Formats: sequence, structure tokens, C-alpha cells
Amino acid sequence: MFNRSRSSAETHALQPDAPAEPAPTPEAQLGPAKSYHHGNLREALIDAALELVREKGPDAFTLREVARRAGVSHAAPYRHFSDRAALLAAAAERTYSALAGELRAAAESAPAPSGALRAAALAYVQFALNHPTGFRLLFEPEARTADLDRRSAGSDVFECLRETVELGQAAGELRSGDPAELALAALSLMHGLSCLAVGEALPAAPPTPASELAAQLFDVLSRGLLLASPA
Amino acid sequence: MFNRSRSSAETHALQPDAPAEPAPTPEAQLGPAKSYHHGNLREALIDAALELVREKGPDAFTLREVARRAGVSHAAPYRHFSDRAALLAAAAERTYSALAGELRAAAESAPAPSGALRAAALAYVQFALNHPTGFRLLFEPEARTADLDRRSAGSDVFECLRETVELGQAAGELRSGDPAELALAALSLMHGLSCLAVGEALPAAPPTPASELAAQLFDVLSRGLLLASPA
DNA sequence: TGTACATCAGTGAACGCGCGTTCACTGATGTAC
DNA sequence: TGTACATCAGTGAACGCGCGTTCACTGATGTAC
Repeated sequence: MFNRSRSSAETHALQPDAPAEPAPTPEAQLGPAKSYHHGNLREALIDAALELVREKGPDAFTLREVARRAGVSHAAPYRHFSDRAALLAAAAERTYSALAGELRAAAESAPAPSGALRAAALAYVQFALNHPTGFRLLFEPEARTADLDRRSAGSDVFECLRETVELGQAAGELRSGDPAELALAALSLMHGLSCLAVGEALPAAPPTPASELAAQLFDVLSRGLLLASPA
Repeated sequence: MFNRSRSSAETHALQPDAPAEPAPTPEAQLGPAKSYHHGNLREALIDAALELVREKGPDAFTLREVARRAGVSHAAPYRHFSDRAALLAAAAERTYSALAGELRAAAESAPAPSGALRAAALAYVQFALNHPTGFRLLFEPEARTADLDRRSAGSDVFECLRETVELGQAAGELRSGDPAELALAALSLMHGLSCLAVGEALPAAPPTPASELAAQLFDVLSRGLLLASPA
């Protein structure tokens, strides 16, 4: 009834560095997806969950639908996840890692420390715009229950910003003050804009695209962050 | 089975200026809650919906549970709302009005224009902290479908901030620039902080309460907003 | 003031739905000997 | 190399659940005459 072989080739949209195919087991050479055992169902379920969230939003997340998309019976996920919430949390965790990765990459590819903070901040908004449903998933209360790994992954994002602020301060580009406070200001500003944009709650029809707004707002904030105000 | 008379005296927590009791109809003098007709079911349903949201969060919102709390059969709400989404939207609209009202009140009671902006911004966060589930309701995708009144109510909040910025600019307290842009910066910053606080997603265990964080972050932003930087 | 009647605002039974979870099961896998 | 057996990772039927919505109904209300 459900074609199991479909499940193995799902894209890892949020984790492009992960292998697109599950690691081939020896017997995989005998033919594709013939085995009774799936081989990599855990990952396939997370893939399917993310795909479902991407298409229909976090509210549409359903164990049965995820199983359907992974091509297994609806009881199979219980071999890998204790319940619905656990799978949802795993999907959120993967999304969180992707977000943190993009922030670090953006910060590292910027020339100067203050530019790094700006790049990381804009990357945050860009991630939300690129993956609106995934972004919403990150803050779904359902996905945030008793999840220690996720909490530390969330800290990753903040830590990246905080470290970048410290570098900027050391380089004399950012004004002094508690780095955590400045980082939280940048995070809050970008998180707020992201939520408004993703929730289509931006006031008035936006005269400018949200990614551009992000740059504008960051610059507003910058005049307080930069040590010397550039006229 | 369900006591209908219970429904008439629910508190209007988010709209304290509304009458605590439905306007007494002439025959109400004959005795309480004896009539077959409820008399003010529409409002009572919204009350019950807000109460339910307050206790269990927006995800627990259910037409049947709302009807149960209002003391009527589960089909009764259809006399006043076309469907579940319509009732949810009505509850959100009321919450929005309450939020906008608090912002205006805060802005008006502040002495100087720049203080008004600060007061309004902090009131936004305080509202979120006081009504976390109601705040979440405002941005529930389910509650935001085809809802013109709500969208204008959302603009109310933004308009309040924008006007306050204009006053501050006219008074020479805020630096020049598109008032909408500055207002959006303040809104985004406070909205972001509110979302993080309400979603318990603030990085690290907060060393300071969120309402204090709000003041700190606004002051960070202010150094860019204020015309003259106070040392 | 009384009566007929249209309309309003409820009731409660019923519908189909898809869900999360449990269960006994079975085919596939891998390991000890 | 072959066999017995424990374990793993699936299957599919079944459970109870509460939901949103529809329906024919009925009691209450208000209005025209």
C-alpha cells in the first residue's frame, strides 16, 4: 500500500551537509529498499516530519502522516520515538542546528567583527524567511517539552551572537557593556521582526521586503552599538 | 447537566472597562438565568474562550469546551459564530483591543514624548508577561484568517508607536528618520523579547526578570534613537 | 388586552473523522557454537 | 559452513477519544392586528 522505497531519498533541506542517502549498509547492494527493515527509519522519519512541517506547518504534524510519508506503518515510529512529542522535538532540534550553523557561517564570512554581528543578525531573519514553518516549529510549545539538547542548541544561537559582540568590543568597534545584553538586544530585534514577518503580522502592507527591513532595523540598533557614531 | 447561570458572571480580564455583567434585560428582574435564551451568549462565549485560553493555552481551544464553560450545548455557538475559527478570531480581536488600549494609556500617562515611547514599549512586554497565553493567541495562525478588523486592530498598536515617535521627533527628543522605521524597530525589539519570554526561550536562565530586560534593551535601542547621546 | 404567527436562540442526537497509542504478531538480522 | 536462537524492527488490527459540524426539533420572544 505505501511505497517504502520512497522514504530513503528525502532531501535534508535544513541540513545540507548531511548525506542525502542513508549510509549504505552492505546488503544495500543487493537492491534498493527490498529489506523488511528500513535501515534508517529514524532519520527518514525526521526528514518526513520536516517535509510535512514545511508543506503544511507545525499544526499539521501528525505521527500517522509522518509514518505515511516515510512509507511505514503508523506504529513503526514507536520503535524510534517514545511518542509524538519526541519526534517533533527531534525535528525541531535538527532545525535549530541548521539555524545555528547558518549564523556561525554568516559571522565567520564577514570581514570585520561589527560586520559579523550584522551578518549573523541578518542571517537569522533570512533563515526565518527561507523556512517560515521550520522557524515556527522552533518555538512551538509542543516541541519544547523536557528537551535538554534543544535548549543547548538554542543557546548556541545566542552564544554565537554573544561571542561576536565580544570580538567587536575587543576590536573597539562596539561600545562597551554587558555583551550578553547587547547580544540579546540584537537577537530580540531580529527575532521580533522574524516572528512578525513569518506570522504575516507586519504592520501595514510592507513597503519593503522583510529582509531589507532587517538591515534597516539593525542599522537603527547599530547607532547605539557602535562606539563612534558615523554622523 | 451544565449550570447555565455560571456563565453570566465571568470576568472580562482583558477588558476591565466592559460591564462585568451582561446588560440586564427587563425580564432579568424575574430571577437569574431562568430564561431559555441566554441573553448575551455571544459575549459569554468570548469570555469563556479567553478564560480557556488563559488556563490552557490557545492549543486547548475547542468549540465544545467553550460551550461547556458557557453552560450551553455544543451546538449553540453556531448561532453566533459561523465556525470555530470565527470564535477564536473574536477572542483574539478582544485581546488585541486590550493590548492597544494599554499601549495608549501608557503612552499618554508618560510626561515627555521620548518617555512615552519607552512607556508604550515596556507596556507591550508587560502585557505579554501578564497574559502570556492571550499574547500567544494574537499570533496564532488559526486566529488570523480573513480577519479585517483584527488587522486594523494590529495596526492600532503600531500606529500608537508611530505617532509617539513623531511627537518625540517634533519635540526634538528623537532623532530624525522615517517614524515608521523607528517605531518598527521598537516594536520588533519588544515583540521579540516578549515572544522569547512567553515561549520560555530566553537564552540561559534569565539573571534578570523579563520586564527588567525590556527596560535594558529599550535603553540599548535608545542610544540610537535619542538625538543627543547622554554620555 | 388577547391572539396568531413568524422569528429567534437554544437543544440533543447523530455523522464521520483522524488521531495517539497499545498489542500480539512476524519477518529479518546477527551471533554463539 | 551450518544451525539454533535471541533480538531487533517492522506490521496491521483494534482501542477509545473528542472533535467540528449538521440536523430536525422546540421553547421563548416579539410583533401585527
